[in-house]
Amino acid sequence: MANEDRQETAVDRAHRLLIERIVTGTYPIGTDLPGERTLSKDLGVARNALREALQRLGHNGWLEISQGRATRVRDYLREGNLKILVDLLHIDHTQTRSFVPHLLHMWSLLAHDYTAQAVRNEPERLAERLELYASLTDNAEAATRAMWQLHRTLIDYCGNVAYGLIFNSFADFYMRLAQQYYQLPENRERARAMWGALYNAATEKDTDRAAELVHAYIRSSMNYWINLPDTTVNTEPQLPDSTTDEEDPE
Amino acid sequence: MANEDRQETAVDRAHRLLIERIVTGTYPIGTDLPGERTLSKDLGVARNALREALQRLGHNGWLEISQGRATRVRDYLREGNLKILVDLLHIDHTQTRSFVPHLLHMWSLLAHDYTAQAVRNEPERLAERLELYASLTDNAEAATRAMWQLHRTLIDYCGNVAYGLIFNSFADFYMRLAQQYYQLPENRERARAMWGALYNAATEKDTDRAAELVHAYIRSSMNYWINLPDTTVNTEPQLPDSTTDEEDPE
DNA sequence: ATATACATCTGGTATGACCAGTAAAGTGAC
DNA sequence: GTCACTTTACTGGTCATACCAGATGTATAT
Repeated sequence: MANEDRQETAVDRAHRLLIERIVTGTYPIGTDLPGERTLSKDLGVARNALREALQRLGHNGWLEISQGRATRVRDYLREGNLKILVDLLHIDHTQTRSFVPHLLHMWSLLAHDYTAQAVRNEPERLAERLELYASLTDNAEAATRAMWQLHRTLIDYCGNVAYGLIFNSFADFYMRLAQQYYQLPENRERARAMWGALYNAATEKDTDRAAELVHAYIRSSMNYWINLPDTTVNTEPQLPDSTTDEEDPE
Repeated sequence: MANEDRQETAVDRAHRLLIERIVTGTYPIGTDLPGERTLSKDLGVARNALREALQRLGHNGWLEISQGRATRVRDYLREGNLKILVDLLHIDHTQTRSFVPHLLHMWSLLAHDYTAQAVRNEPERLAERLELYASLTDNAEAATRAMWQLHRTLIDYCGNVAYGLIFNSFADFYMRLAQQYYQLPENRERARAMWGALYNAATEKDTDRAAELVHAYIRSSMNYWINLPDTTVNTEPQLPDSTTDEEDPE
């Protein structure tokens, strides 16, 4: 969500290091962190900056902070919120990959719903938008952005803000995955096929078929990740994060 | 579920005030916040404490913070993540209530899925658990906690951590709503009926029926909130026609 | 008119002193 | 000994201040 291009700030550094140390077991779940004065020296930042990082972590369920007691590492995967997962994905740890099928599974459910509602609410505007997708440049980046824009549009038209907020949480993660996924021409071809079919469904106002199309597409993409050999996911830089629309692909 | 009892700290205060001022229009979306030195005096906290609050807000998509430039209020409902919504609900603003149907709708979808998976994975343990629900005390708090525990269990057995993290995000919010919802004996009665039916479905390993039961229960509870007298229960989402980003020159 | 340098905004970092809870160590009375 | 109280030494919470660093507008020199 934030711009990753900037130089890493001291706060970011402390934030990253703390998560890494928690995940890798230096500070296991349930144990106490060192005191802030010690920890700040250890991480090479001022106590001030450390505290700003601690506040971010504490606010999102990584840590249990209270005056007088030592700061404790929480059972984040059980007690934390969704931001935990996003923070984890940013670190790009090994277990990241194991989340992918789960996330795609959940996404397929949500997408089914917001697609149906979007087609019900705004079939014409949606079709109008999809018309542009026929003339897209055939490369990974264009496909990635286009698919992102499509879901962004569907969510806008569906009217349930919660979907957008969840979707945004995974923005960076999606960009990473999709960038890799659409390297394969066959995957781009399947995307185009889906767009075409979705266009037809939208023009015919067939909400159920549209929803099923998007749902099936996401589900089928799961296979790519499940069958992937154990190489690390491409962590190369993503597109600039702007979530703004009006990115009409030329 | 969280500790709200503690005295409000300076950082919490700044955090709360900033959100309030943002949602009430003192600092509208797209505008710049006052400088940290000014703002800290204004909020009655040290710049240091203010920055800790700003970091929490920035990290979750409320603000766009970067060195050299003024801190800007982001279009949080469009660009923020799920934590935004949770922060909003904590303030308990008017629009909070309008989110309820949307959230329940989404919840019903997810619950349908994790219930099915839970019954598929652990029908016996689930049934065993549900057996205890027959002898529950008949009051709001017991029902609230029991229903929470049920979903917690279902999510544990389903094996998709993402569900748990999303669920946790809304823990406090759920507690507030459920506590009110289960004040009505008829609502508690419906809960018990659901538990009984779910127990039967679990013992018979009927995943589809179990999933449908939980789904239907949540969906029906939406009516309570929609028909509630009070103000803004306007469930119909009004999208602000976001063809262009807001650009309000004054 | 253009380009450079500067002044001055903004946030980012570091330091040290002090306040405020918590809990364990110490100390007294019984 | 055991219990209760006090002290002490932690922990995080707050504040003030000086300074660093990036961004930007504005003078100034060419």
